[in-house]
Amino acid sequence: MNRIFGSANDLTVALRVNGADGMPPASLELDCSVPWSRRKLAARQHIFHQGDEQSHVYVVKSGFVRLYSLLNNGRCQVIGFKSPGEFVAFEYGSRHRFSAQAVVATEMRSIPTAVFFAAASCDPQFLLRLYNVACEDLSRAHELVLTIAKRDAEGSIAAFMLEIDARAAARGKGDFVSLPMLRGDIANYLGLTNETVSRIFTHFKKRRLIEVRGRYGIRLLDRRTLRSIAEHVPSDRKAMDLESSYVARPMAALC
Amino acid sequence: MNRIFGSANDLTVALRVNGADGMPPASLELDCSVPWSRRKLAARQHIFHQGDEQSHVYVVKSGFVRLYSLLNNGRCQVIGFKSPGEFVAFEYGSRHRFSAQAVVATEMRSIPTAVFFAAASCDPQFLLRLYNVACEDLSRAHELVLTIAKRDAEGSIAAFMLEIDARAAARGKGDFVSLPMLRGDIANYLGLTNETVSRIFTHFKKRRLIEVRGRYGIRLLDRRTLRSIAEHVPSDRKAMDLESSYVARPMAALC
DNA sequence: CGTTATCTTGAGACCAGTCAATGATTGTGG
DNA sequence: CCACAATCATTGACTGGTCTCAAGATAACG
Repeated sequence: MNRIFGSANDLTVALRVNGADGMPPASLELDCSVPWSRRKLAARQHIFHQGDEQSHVYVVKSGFVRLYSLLNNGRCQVIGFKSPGEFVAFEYGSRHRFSAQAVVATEMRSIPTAVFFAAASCDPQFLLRLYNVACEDLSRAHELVLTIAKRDAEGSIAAFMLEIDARAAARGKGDFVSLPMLRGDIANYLGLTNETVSRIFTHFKKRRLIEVRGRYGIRLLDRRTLRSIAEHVPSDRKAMDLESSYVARPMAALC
Repeated sequence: MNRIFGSANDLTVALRVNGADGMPPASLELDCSVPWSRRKLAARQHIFHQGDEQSHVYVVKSGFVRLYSLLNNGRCQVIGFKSPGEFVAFEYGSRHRFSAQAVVATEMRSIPTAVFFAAASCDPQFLLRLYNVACEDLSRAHELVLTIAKRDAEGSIAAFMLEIDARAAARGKGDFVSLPMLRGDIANYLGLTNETVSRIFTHFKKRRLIEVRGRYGIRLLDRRTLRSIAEHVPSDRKAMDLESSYVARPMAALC
Protein backbone atom coordinates (compact mmCIF):
# COMPACT_ATOMS: atom_id res chain seq x y z
CA MET A 1 0.00 0.00 0.00
CA ASN A 2 1.29 3.37 -0.85
CA ARG A 3 -0.25 6.75 -0.65
CA ILE A 4 0.54 10.21 -1.72
CA PHE A 5 -0.69 13.31 0.02
CA GLY A 6 -0.45 16.86 -1.09
CA SER A 7 0.46 18.95 1.89
CA ALA A 8 -1.50 21.93 3.07
CA ASN A 9 0.47 24.55 1.24
CA ASP A 10 0.66 22.40 -1.86
CA LEU A 11 4.34 23.10 -2.27
CA THR A 12 5.68 20.04 -0.57
CA VAL A 13 4.79 16.47 -1.23
CA ALA A 14 4.91 13.74 1.30
CA LEU A 15 5.06 10.27 -0.11
CA ARG A 16 4.42 7.49 2.33
CA VAL A 17 5.15 3.92 1.56
CA ASN A 18 4.25 1.30 4.07
CA GLY A 19 6.51 -1.66 4.54
CA ALA A 20 6.00 -4.88 2.71
CA ASP A 21 5.23 -8.13 4.46
CA GLY A 22 7.82 -8.81 7.06
CA MET A 23 9.35 -5.39 6.79
CA PRO A 24 8.89 -2.64 9.32
CA PRO A 25 6.59 0.04 7.96
CA ALA A 26 8.58 2.99 6.76
CA SER A 27 7.56 6.48 5.97
CA LEU A 28 9.55 8.54 3.54
CA GLU A 29 9.22 12.12 2.60
CA LEU A 30 10.00 13.39 -0.82
CA ASP A 31 10.27 17.11 -1.18
CA CYS A 32 9.86 18.87 -4.44
CA SER A 33 9.16 22.41 -5.40
CA VAL A 34 6.11 21.90 -7.56
CA PRO A 35 2.53 21.61 -6.34
CA TRP A 36 0.34 18.67 -7.14
CA SER A 37 -2.16 19.42 -9.83
CA ARG A 38 -5.77 18.34 -9.54
CA ARG A 39 -8.18 17.34 -12.23
CA LYS A 40 -11.65 15.92 -12.40
CA LEU A 41 -12.51 13.31 -14.98
CA ALA A 42 -15.91 12.20 -16.19
CA ALA A 43 -16.71 8.51 -16.40
CA ARG A 44 -14.87 6.87 -19.33
CA GLN A 45 -12.36 9.63 -19.75
CA HIS A 46 -8.84 8.44 -20.15
CA ILE A 47 -6.04 9.59 -17.90
CA PHE A 48 -3.51 8.36 -20.42
CA HIS A 49 -3.21 5.84 -23.22
CA GLN A 50 -0.83 3.00 -23.76
CA GLY A 51 2.05 4.35 -25.83
CA ASP A 52 1.62 7.93 -24.69
CA GLU A 53 4.60 9.86 -23.50
CA GLN A 54 4.72 9.48 -19.75
CA SER A 55 4.45 13.03 -18.54
CA HIS A 56 3.07 12.74 -15.02
CA VAL A 57 2.82 10.57 -11.98
CA TYR A 58 -0.76 10.17 -10.77
CA VAL A 59 -2.72 9.22 -7.73
CA VAL A 60 -6.44 8.63 -7.34
CA LYS A 61 -8.12 11.12 -5.06
CA SER A 62 -11.66 9.87 -5.45
CA GLY A 63 -13.54 7.67 -7.87
CA PHE A 64 -12.37 4.51 -9.57
CA VAL A 65 -9.92 3.71 -12.33
CA ARG A 66 -9.26 0.71 -14.51
CA LEU A 67 -5.99 -0.18 -16.19
CA TYR A 68 -5.88 -2.15 -19.38
CA SER A 69 -3.40 -3.33 -21.91
CA LEU A 70 -3.88 -3.62 -25.66
CA LEU A 71 -2.75 -6.33 -28.04
CA ASN A 72 -1.55 -5.57 -31.53
CA ASN A 73 -4.92 -6.33 -33.03
CA GLY A 74 -7.03 -4.20 -30.76
CA ARG A 75 -8.15 -6.62 -28.09
CA CYS A 76 -7.66 -5.54 -24.55
CA GLN A 77 -7.06 -7.03 -21.15
CA VAL A 78 -7.98 -5.30 -17.93
CA ILE A 79 -4.92 -5.67 -15.73
CA GLY A 80 -6.01 -3.88 -12.63
CA PHE A 81 -8.27 -1.48 -10.77
CA LYS A 82 -7.27 1.49 -8.66
CA SER A 83 -9.15 2.94 -5.72
CA PRO A 84 -8.63 6.27 -3.95
CA GLY A 85 -5.22 6.57 -2.38
CA GLU A 86 -3.52 4.33 -4.91
CA PHE A 87 -1.07 5.22 -7.62
CA VAL A 88 -2.29 4.95 -11.16
CA ALA A 89 0.93 5.52 -13.04
CA PHE A 90 4.17 4.70 -11.45
CA GLU A 91 6.22 3.42 -14.29
CA TYR A 92 9.73 4.45 -15.05
CA GLY A 93 10.11 4.67 -18.77
CA SER A 94 9.43 7.08 -21.55
CA ARG A 95 6.06 5.69 -22.56
CA HIS A 96 3.06 4.25 -20.77
CA ARG A 97 2.80 0.50 -21.09
CA PHE A 98 -0.94 0.42 -20.51
CA SER A 99 -3.96 2.69 -20.52
CA ALA A 100 -5.75 4.17 -17.54
CA GLN A 101 -9.39 5.16 -17.67
CA ALA A 102 -11.86 6.55 -15.16
CA VAL A 103 -14.74 4.14 -14.58
CA VAL A 104 -16.88 6.68 -12.77
CA ALA A 105 -16.40 10.37 -12.13
CA THR A 106 -12.92 10.55 -10.69
CA GLU A 107 -10.60 13.11 -9.19
CA MET A 108 -6.88 12.77 -9.79
CA ARG A 109 -3.71 14.43 -8.62
CA SER A 110 -0.44 14.54 -10.47
CA ILE A 111 3.01 16.00 -10.73
CA PRO A 112 5.32 15.93 -13.73
CA THR A 113 7.35 12.77 -14.01
CA ALA A 114 10.56 14.72 -14.42
CA VAL A 115 9.96 16.61 -11.18
CA PHE A 116 9.06 13.46 -9.38
CA PHE A 117 12.13 11.56 -10.45
CA ALA A 118 14.42 14.54 -10.08
CA ALA A 119 13.37 14.83 -6.48
CA ALA A 120 13.54 11.08 -6.01
CA SER A 121 17.04 10.92 -7.44
CA CYS A 122 18.36 12.84 -4.50
CA ASP A 123 17.09 10.27 -2.07
CA PRO A 124 18.57 6.75 -2.34
CA GLN A 125 16.40 5.43 0.43
CA PHE A 126 13.37 6.62 -1.39
CA LEU A 127 14.57 4.97 -4.57
CA LEU A 128 14.97 1.65 -2.83
CA ARG A 129 11.42 1.97 -1.63
CA LEU A 130 10.32 2.80 -5.10
CA TYR A 131 11.91 -0.37 -6.31
CA ASN A 132 10.21 -2.23 -3.53
CA VAL A 133 6.83 -0.90 -4.60
CA ALA A 134 7.45 -2.11 -8.13
CA CYS A 135 8.25 -5.56 -6.76
CA GLU A 136 4.94 -5.53 -4.92
CA ASP A 137 3.13 -4.79 -8.14
CA LEU A 138 5.02 -7.61 -9.76
CA SER A 139 3.78 -9.98 -7.09
CA ARG A 140 0.25 -8.85 -7.73
CA ALA A 141 0.63 -9.52 -11.42
CA HIS A 142 1.88 -13.00 -10.63
CA GLU A 143 -1.15 -13.48 -8.43
CA LEU A 144 -3.36 -12.56 -11.34
CA VAL A 145 -1.60 -15.11 -13.50
CA LEU A 146 -2.25 -17.73 -10.86
CA THR A 147 -5.89 -16.78 -10.66
CA ILE A 148 -6.46 -16.99 -14.37
CA ALA A 149 -4.40 -20.03 -15.16
CA LYS A 150 -5.06 -22.26 -12.20
CA ARG A 151 -8.62 -21.67 -11.15
CA ASP A 152 -11.97 -22.38 -12.71
CA ALA A 153 -14.51 -19.60 -13.16
CA GLU A 154 -15.99 -19.93 -9.68
CA GLY A 155 -12.60 -19.97 -8.06
CA SER A 156 -11.49 -16.89 -9.98
CA ILE A 157 -14.52 -14.93 -8.94
CA ALA A 158 -14.35 -16.03 -5.33
CA ALA A 159 -10.70 -14.99 -5.24
CA PHE A 160 -11.57 -11.70 -6.87
CA MET A 161 -14.29 -10.94 -4.36
CA LEU A 162 -12.03 -11.74 -1.45
CA GLU A 163 -9.31 -9.49 -2.79
CA ILE A 164 -11.66 -6.58 -3.38
CA ASP A 165 -13.12 -7.11 0.04
CA ALA A 166 -9.71 -7.15 1.67
CA ARG A 167 -8.65 -3.98 -0.10
CA ALA A 168 -11.85 -2.25 0.95
CA ALA A 169 -11.45 -3.46 4.52
CA ALA A 170 -7.93 -2.05 4.55
CA ARG A 171 -9.41 1.31 3.73
CA GLY A 172 -11.87 0.85 6.55
CA LYS A 173 -15.16 0.98 4.71
CA GLY A 174 -18.41 -0.64 5.73
CA ASP A 175 -19.70 -4.11 5.11
CA PHE A 176 -20.84 -3.53 1.57
CA VAL A 177 -18.10 -3.38 -1.00
CA SER A 178 -18.48 -1.16 -3.99
CA LEU A 179 -17.83 -2.67 -7.41
CA PRO A 180 -18.05 0.39 -9.65
CA MET A 181 -16.86 -1.58 -12.66
CA LEU A 182 -19.17 -3.44 -15.01
CA ARG A 183 -19.59 -7.17 -15.06
CA GLY A 184 -17.78 -7.06 -18.35
CA ASP A 185 -14.77 -5.50 -16.67
CA ILE A 186 -14.63 -8.21 -14.07
CA ALA A 187 -15.02 -10.81 -16.78
CA ASN A 188 -12.27 -9.29 -18.87
CA TYR A 189 -9.98 -9.01 -15.87
CA LEU A 190 -10.44 -12.67 -15.02
CA GLY A 191 -10.39 -13.98 -18.57
CA LEU A 192 -14.08 -14.91 -18.59
CA THR A 193 -17.24 -13.64 -20.27
CA ASN A 194 -19.81 -11.41 -18.64
CA GLU A 195 -22.42 -14.15 -18.94
CA THR A 196 -20.27 -16.51 -16.90
CA VAL A 197 -19.64 -13.84 -14.29
CA SER A 198 -23.34 -13.15 -14.08
CA ARG A 199 -24.22 -16.81 -13.69
CA ILE A 200 -21.73 -17.28 -10.89
CA PHE A 201 -22.93 -14.16 -9.10
CA THR A 202 -26.44 -15.57 -9.01
CA HIS A 203 -25.13 -18.97 -8.01
CA PHE A 204 -23.27 -17.45 -5.06
CA LYS A 205 -26.36 -15.47 -4.19
CA LYS A 206 -28.49 -18.61 -4.07
CA ARG A 207 -25.93 -20.33 -1.87
CA ARG A 208 -26.05 -17.32 0.43
CA LEU A 209 -22.34 -16.64 0.07
CA ILE A 210 -22.90 -13.06 -0.96
CA GLU A 211 -25.58 -10.43 -0.92
CA VAL A 212 -26.01 -8.11 -3.87
CA ARG A 213 -27.39 -4.62 -3.57
CA GLY A 214 -28.14 -2.69 -6.71
CA ARG A 215 -25.67 -3.17 -9.48
CA TYR A 216 -22.51 -2.14 -7.76
CA GLY A 217 -22.71 -3.27 -4.17
CA ILE A 218 -21.94 -6.70 -2.77
CA ARG A 219 -21.40 -8.00 0.73
CA LEU A 220 -19.60 -11.19 1.57
CA LEU A 221 -21.71 -13.36 3.85
CA ASP A 222 -19.53 -16.44 4.06
CA ARG A 223 -15.87 -15.69 3.58
CA ARG A 224 -14.89 -19.13 4.79
CA THR A 225 -16.72 -20.94 2.00
CA LEU A 226 -15.61 -18.38 -0.55
CA ARG A 227 -12.05 -18.99 0.49
CA SER A 228 -12.44 -22.72 0.11
CA ILE A 229 -13.91 -22.19 -3.36
CA ALA A 230 -11.00 -19.95 -4.28
CA GLU A 231 -8.50 -22.50 -3.03
CA HIS A 232 -10.26 -25.53 -4.39
CA VAL A 233 -8.58 -26.87 -7.45
CA PRO A 234 -10.88 -28.03 -10.23
CA SER A 235 -8.51 -30.54 -11.71
CA ASP A 236 -5.33 -31.87 -10.29
CA ARG A 237 -3.81 -32.14 -13.71
CA LYS A 238 -4.03 -28.58 -14.83
CA ALA A 239 -3.56 -27.16 -11.42
CA MET A 240 -0.68 -29.04 -10.14
CA ASP A 241 1.86 -31.32 -11.63
CA LEU A 242 3.54 -30.70 -8.35
CA GLU A 243 5.78 -33.63 -9.07
CA SER A 244 8.34 -34.37 -6.46
CA SER A 245 10.76 -32.17 -8.29
CA TYR A 246 8.95 -29.01 -7.41
CA VAL A 247 9.14 -29.44 -3.69
CA ALA A 248 12.61 -30.77 -3.20
CA ARG A 249 14.30 -29.79 0.03
CA PRO A 250 16.14 -26.49 0.22
CA MET A 251 19.75 -26.58 -0.75
CA ALA A 252 22.51 -25.04 1.31
CA ALA A 253 22.69 -21.33 0.77
CA LEU A 254 24.37 -20.57 -2.49
CA CYS A 255 27.58 -19.06 -1.33
CA MET B 1 18.10 -7.34 -21.04
CA ASN B 2 20.49 -7.16 -18.21
CA ARG B 3 23.69 -8.95 -17.54
CA ILE B 4 26.12 -9.27 -14.75
CA PHE B 5 29.76 -10.05 -15.18
CA GLY B 6 32.31 -10.91 -12.59
CA SER B 7 35.47 -9.08 -13.46
CA ALA B 8 38.82 -10.73 -13.91
CA ASN B 9 40.04 -10.30 -10.40
CA ASP B 10 36.67 -11.16 -8.95
CA LEU B 11 36.76 -8.23 -6.61
CA THR B 12 34.78 -5.82 -8.68
CA VAL B 13 31.42 -6.33 -10.25
CA ALA B 14 30.22 -4.67 -13.37
CA LEU B 15 26.51 -4.59 -13.81
CA ARG B 16 25.27 -3.62 -17.19
CA VAL B 17 21.70 -2.76 -17.92
CA ASN B 18 20.68 -2.00 -21.44
CA GLY B 19 18.08 0.63 -22.10
CA ALA B 20 14.44 -0.19 -22.41
CA ASP B 21 12.44 0.46 -25.55
CA GLY B 22 12.82 4.02 -26.58
CA MET B 23 15.55 4.73 -24.12
CA PRO B 24 19.18 5.05 -25.03
CA PRO B 25 21.13 2.03 -23.89
CA ALA B 26 22.96 2.78 -20.72
CA SER B 27 25.72 0.97 -18.98
CA LEU B 28 26.19 1.28 -15.28
CA GLU B 29 28.93 0.02 -13.09
CA LEU B 30 28.35 -1.05 -9.57
CA ASP B 31 31.46 -1.57 -7.47
CA CYS B 32 31.50 -3.64 -4.39
CA SER B 33 34.22 -5.19 -2.38
CA VAL B 34 33.01 -8.76 -2.36
CA PRO B 35 33.66 -11.34 -5.07
CA TRP B 36 30.88 -13.13 -6.83
CA SER B 37 30.50 -16.68 -5.63
CA ARG B 38 29.99 -19.52 -8.04
CA ARG B 39 28.04 -22.70 -7.59
CA LYS B 40 27.04 -25.60 -9.76
CA LEU B 41 23.60 -27.11 -9.41
CA ALA B 42 22.36 -30.46 -10.62
CA ALA B 43 19.08 -30.67 -12.51
CA ARG B 44 16.11 -30.13 -10.19
CA GLN B 45 18.10 -28.57 -7.43
CA HIS B 46 16.53 -25.47 -6.00
CA ILE B 47 18.36 -22.18 -5.87
CA PHE B 48 15.87 -20.91 -3.33
CA HIS B 49 12.29 -21.53 -2.24
CA GLN B 50 9.35 -19.24 -1.98
CA GLY B 51 9.29 -17.85 1.54
CA ASP B 52 13.01 -18.30 2.12
CA GLU B 53 14.99 -15.47 3.52
CA GLN B 54 16.45 -13.60 0.60
CA SER B 55 20.15 -13.85 1.17
CA HIS B 56 21.69 -13.44 -2.28
CA VAL B 57 21.26 -11.91 -5.68
CA TYR B 58 21.78 -14.43 -8.46
CA VAL B 59 22.58 -14.57 -12.11
CA VAL B 60 22.58 -17.59 -14.43
CA LYS B 61 26.00 -18.40 -15.81
CA SER B 62 25.04 -21.49 -17.77
CA GLY B 63 22.12 -23.89 -17.84
CA PHE B 64 18.44 -23.13 -17.45
CA VAL B 65 16.22 -22.12 -14.57
CA ARG B 66 12.48 -22.06 -13.99
CA LEU B 67 10.61 -19.82 -11.59
CA TYR B 68 7.36 -20.86 -10.03
CA SER B 69 4.90 -19.66 -7.49
CA LEU B 70 2.93 -21.74 -5.01
CA LEU B 71 -0.68 -21.38 -3.91
CA ASN B 72 -1.77 -22.04 -0.37
CA ASN B 73 -2.83 -25.54 -1.19
CA GLY B 74 0.30 -26.71 -2.90
CA ARG B 75 -0.47 -26.10 -6.55
CA CYS B 76 2.11 -24.24 -8.50
CA GLN B 77 2.36 -21.94 -11.47
CA VAL B 78 5.48 -21.55 -13.55
CA ILE B 79 5.93 -17.82 -13.92
CA GLY B 80 9.08 -17.62 -15.96
CA PHE B 81 12.26 -19.13 -17.33
CA LYS B 82 15.77 -17.76 -17.11
CA SER B 83 18.61 -18.31 -19.55
CA PRO B 84 22.31 -17.59 -19.12
CA GLY B 85 23.02 -13.93 -18.55
CA GLU B 86 19.71 -13.24 -16.85
CA PHE B 87 19.00 -12.48 -13.24
CA VAL B 88 17.18 -15.11 -11.28
CA ALA B 89 16.48 -13.27 -8.09
CA PHE B 90 16.27 -9.58 -8.12
CA GLU B 91 13.62 -8.86 -5.58
CA TYR B 92 13.89 -6.31 -2.88
CA GLY B 93 12.25 -7.65 0.19
CA SER B 94 13.08 -9.91 3.07
CA ARG B 95 11.67 -13.09 1.59
CA HIS B 96 11.52 -14.67 -1.83
CA ARG B 97 8.11 -14.44 -3.42
CA PHE B 98 8.63 -17.45 -5.68
CA SER B 99 10.89 -20.45 -6.05
CA ALA B 100 13.76 -20.90 -8.46
CA GLN B 101 14.91 -24.31 -9.63
CA ALA B 102 17.53 -25.54 -12.06
CA VAL B 103 15.96 -27.43 -14.96
CA VAL B 104 19.24 -28.89 -16.17
CA ALA B 105 22.74 -28.76 -14.74
CA THR B 106 23.26 -25.08 -14.11
CA GLU B 107 26.01 -22.76 -12.97
CA MET B 108 25.10 -19.74 -10.91
CA ARG B 109 26.82 -16.69 -9.56
CA SER B 110 25.74 -14.72 -6.55
CA ILE B 111 26.61 -12.05 -4.05
CA PRO B 112 24.90 -11.38 -0.74
CA THR B 113 21.84 -9.22 -1.02
CA ALA B 114 23.10 -6.88 1.68
CA VAL B 115 26.32 -6.26 -0.18
CA PHE B 116 24.50 -5.74 -3.41
CA PHE B 117 22.07 -3.23 -2.04
CA ALA B 118 24.68 -1.50 0.10
CA ALA B 119 26.72 -0.87 -3.02
CA ALA B 120 23.62 0.06 -4.99
CA SER B 121 22.52 2.54 -2.36
CA CYS B 122 25.50 4.72 -3.12
CA ASP B 123 24.46 5.08 -6.71
CA PRO B 124 21.12 6.80 -7.39
CA GLN B 125 21.46 6.34 -11.12
CA PHE B 126 21.90 2.67 -10.61
CA LEU B 127 18.84 2.58 -8.39
CA LEU B 128 16.72 4.22 -11.02
CA ARG B 129 17.87 1.57 -13.45
CA LEU B 130 17.02 -1.07 -10.93
CA TYR B 131 13.53 0.30 -10.71
CA ASN B 132 13.37 0.35 -14.46
CA VAL B 133 14.30 -3.31 -14.64
CA ALA B 134 11.52 -4.15 -12.22
CA CYS B 135 9.07 -2.29 -14.43
CA GLU B 136 10.24 -4.36 -17.38
CA ASP B 137 9.50 -7.52 -15.46
CA LEU B 138 6.11 -6.13 -14.62
CA SER B 139 5.40 -5.62 -18.30
CA ARG B 140 6.41 -9.18 -18.97
CA ALA B 141 4.04 -10.42 -16.31
CA HIS B 142 1.24 -8.42 -17.91
CA GLU B 143 2.14 -9.98 -21.23
CA LEU B 144 1.77 -13.39 -19.66
CA VAL B 145 -1.66 -12.44 -18.38
CA LEU B 146 -2.64 -11.41 -21.87
CA THR B 147 -1.35 -14.63 -23.31
CA ILE B 148 -3.25 -16.80 -20.89
CA ALA B 149 -6.49 -14.89 -20.70
CA LYS B 150 -6.99 -13.75 -24.25
CA ARG B 151 -5.63 -16.49 -26.46
CA ASP B 152 -6.67 -20.04 -27.17
CA ALA B 153 -4.21 -22.90 -26.77
CA GLU B 154 -2.72 -22.56 -30.26
CA GLY B 155 -2.30 -18.84 -29.88
CA SER B 156 -0.60 -19.22 -26.50
CA ILE B 157 1.90 -21.71 -27.81
CA ALA B 158 2.60 -19.73 -30.97
CA ALA B 159 3.24 -16.65 -28.85
CA PHE B 160 5.42 -18.66 -26.52
CA MET B 161 7.51 -20.01 -29.37
CA LEU B 162 7.98 -16.57 -30.86
CA GLU B 163 9.09 -15.16 -27.54
CA ILE B 164 11.55 -17.92 -26.88
CA ASP B 165 12.84 -17.56 -30.41
CA ALA B 166 13.27 -13.81 -30.03
CA ARG B 167 15.12 -14.19 -26.75
CA ALA B 168 17.42 -16.78 -28.28
CA ALA B 169 18.00 -14.61 -31.33
CA ALA B 170 18.94 -11.74 -29.05
CA ARG B 171 21.64 -13.93 -27.61
CA GLY B 172 22.80 -14.72 -31.10
CA LYS B 173 22.34 -18.46 -31.22
CA GLY B 174 21.69 -20.57 -34.28
CA ASP B 175 18.48 -21.48 -35.98
CA PHE B 176 17.42 -24.17 -33.56
CA VAL B 177 16.10 -22.96 -30.26
CA SER B 178 16.68 -25.00 -27.16
CA LEU B 179 13.67 -25.75 -24.96
CA PRO B 180 15.32 -27.43 -21.99
CA MET B 181 12.09 -27.46 -20.05
CA LEU B 182 9.58 -30.28 -20.19
CA ARG B 183 6.29 -30.12 -22.06
CA GLY B 184 4.66 -30.04 -18.68
CA ASP B 185 6.55 -26.87 -17.80
CA ILE B 186 5.40 -25.15 -20.94
CA ALA B 187 1.86 -26.32 -20.28
CA ASN B 188 1.94 -25.10 -16.70
CA TYR B 189 3.40 -21.77 -17.73
CA LEU B 190 0.63 -21.23 -20.28
CA GLY B 191 -2.20 -22.59 -18.18
CA LEU B 192 -2.67 -25.71 -20.31
CA THR B 193 -2.03 -29.44 -19.99
CA ASN B 194 0.94 -31.30 -21.41
CA GLU B 195 -1.37 -33.31 -23.66
CA THR B 196 -2.67 -30.15 -25.25
CA VAL B 197 0.83 -28.80 -25.71
CA SER B 198 1.90 -32.03 -27.29
CA ARG B 199 -1.08 -32.08 -29.65
CA ILE B 200 -0.40 -28.57 -30.81
CA PHE B 201 3.29 -29.26 -31.32
CA THR B 202 2.43 -32.07 -33.69
CA HIS B 203 -0.22 -29.98 -35.36
CA PHE B 204 2.31 -27.23 -36.02
CA LYS B 205 4.76 -29.84 -37.24
CA LYS B 206 2.25 -31.17 -39.76
CA ARG B 207 1.53 -27.67 -40.99
CA ARG B 208 5.29 -27.18 -41.42
CA LEU B 209 5.34 -24.20 -39.11
CA ILE B 210 8.05 -25.68 -36.95
CA GLU B 211 10.63 -28.42 -37.05
CA VAL B 212 11.31 -30.49 -33.97
CA ARG B 213 14.66 -32.10 -33.25
CA GLY B 214 14.94 -34.47 -30.36
CA ARG B 215 13.01 -33.51 -27.27
CA TYR B 216 14.41 -30.11 -26.65
CA GLY B 217 15.11 -28.47 -29.97
CA ILE B 218 12.70 -26.63 -32.23
CA ARG B 219 13.14 -24.37 -35.22
CA LEU B 220 10.57 -21.91 -36.45
CA LEU B 221 9.94 -22.38 -40.16
CA ASP B 222 7.12 -19.92 -40.70
CA ARG B 223 7.21 -17.04 -38.27
CA ARG B 224 4.67 -15.11 -40.28
CA THR B 225 1.96 -17.71 -39.86
CA LEU B 226 2.89 -18.29 -36.24
CA ARG B 227 2.52 -14.61 -35.62
CA SER B 228 -0.90 -14.55 -37.22
CA ILE B 229 -1.93 -17.51 -35.05
CA ALA B 230 -0.67 -15.72 -31.96
CA GLU B 231 -2.54 -12.57 -32.88
CA HIS B 232 -5.68 -14.28 -34.08
CA VAL B 233 -8.48 -13.99 -31.59
CA PRO B 234 -10.58 -17.08 -31.15
CA SER B 235 -13.70 -15.31 -30.09
CA ASP B 236 -14.46 -11.65 -30.24
CA ARG B 237 -16.51 -11.88 -27.08
CA LYS B 238 -13.90 -13.12 -24.70
CA ALA B 239 -11.10 -11.30 -26.37
CA MET B 240 -12.41 -7.90 -26.72
CA ASP B 241 -15.47 -6.11 -25.55
CA LEU B 242 -13.53 -3.19 -26.91
CA GLU B 243 -16.59 -1.07 -26.56
CA SER B 244 -16.20 2.47 -27.65
CA SER B 245 -15.30 3.40 -24.13
CA TYR B 246 -11.96 1.67 -24.25
CA VAL B 247 -10.59 3.61 -27.16
CA ALA B 248 -11.79 7.11 -26.51
CA ARG B 249 -9.56 9.88 -27.70
CA PRO B 250 -6.71 11.07 -25.53
CA MET B 251 -7.53 13.81 -23.10
CA ALA B 252 -5.47 16.92 -22.63
CA ALA B 253 -2.46 16.26 -20.47
CA LEU B 254 -3.46 16.20 -16.86
CA CYS B 255 -1.88 19.36 -15.62
C1' DC C 1 -41.66 7.78 -16.99
C1' DG C 2 -39.62 6.05 -20.97
C1' DT C 3 -35.30 4.94 -23.19
C1' DT C 4 -31.04 2.76 -23.13
C1' DA C 5 -27.48 0.14 -21.45
C1' DT C 6 -26.50 -3.52 -18.70
C1' DC C 7 -27.55 -7.74 -16.53
C1' DT C 8 -29.65 -12.20 -16.34
C1' DT C 9 -31.13 -16.60 -18.00
C1' DG C 10 -31.54 -20.48 -21.32
C1' DA C 11 -30.19 -23.91 -25.00
C1' DG C 12 -26.67 -25.64 -27.83
C1' DA C 13 -21.79 -26.06 -29.55
C1' DC C 14 -16.96 -26.50 -29.08
C1' DC C 15 -12.47 -26.24 -27.13
C1' DA C 16 -9.59 -28.10 -23.93
C1' DG C 17 -9.28 -31.35 -20.03
C1' DT C 18 -9.47 -36.26 -18.40
C1' DC C 19 -8.37 -40.91 -18.52
C1' DA C 20 -5.85 -44.50 -20.52
C1' DA C 21 -2.71 -46.84 -23.65
C1' DT C 22 1.23 -46.68 -26.64
C1' DG C 23 5.66 -44.92 -28.26
C1' DA C 24 10.05 -42.35 -27.74
C1' DT C 25 14.13 -40.73 -24.92
C1' DT C 26 17.03 -40.69 -21.37
C1' DG C 27 19.68 -42.76 -17.90
C1' DT C 28 21.73 -46.85 -15.41
C1' DG C 29 23.89 -51.18 -14.31
C1' DG C 30 25.62 -55.44 -15.89
C1' DC D 1 28.22 -51.42 -25.24
C1' DC D 2 23.84 -53.17 -24.71
C1' DA D 3 19.57 -54.14 -22.25
C1' DC D 4 16.50 -52.66 -19.16
C1' DA D 5 13.93 -49.32 -16.45
C1' DA D 6 12.09 -44.95 -15.78
C1' DT D 7 10.58 -40.84 -17.33
C1' DC D 8 8.47 -38.19 -20.66
C1' DA D 9 5.87 -37.46 -25.05
C1' DT D 10 2.28 -38.73 -28.03
C1' DT D 11 -2.20 -40.19 -29.52
C1' DG D 12 -7.17 -41.48 -29.08
C1' DA D 13 -11.97 -41.54 -27.17
C1' DC D 14 -14.77 -39.34 -24.09
C1' DT D 15 -16.42 -35.74 -20.85
C1' DG D 16 -17.35 -31.31 -19.18
C1' DG D 17 -16.98 -26.44 -18.35
C1' DT D 18 -17.20 -22.24 -20.56
C1' DC D 19 -18.28 -19.68 -24.67
C1' DT D 20 -21.76 -18.45 -28.09
C1' DC D 21 -25.97 -16.83 -29.58
C1' DA D 22 -30.37 -15.01 -28.50
C1' DA D 23 -34.14 -13.57 -25.77
C1' DG D 24 -36.07 -11.34 -21.78
C1' DA D 25 -35.57 -8.74 -17.14
C1' DT D 26 -33.62 -5.12 -14.47
C1' DA D 27 -31.42 -1.02 -13.32
C1' DA D 28 -29.56 3.59 -14.51
C1' DC D 29 -30.42 8.18 -16.31
C1' DG D 30 -32.32 11.99 -18.62
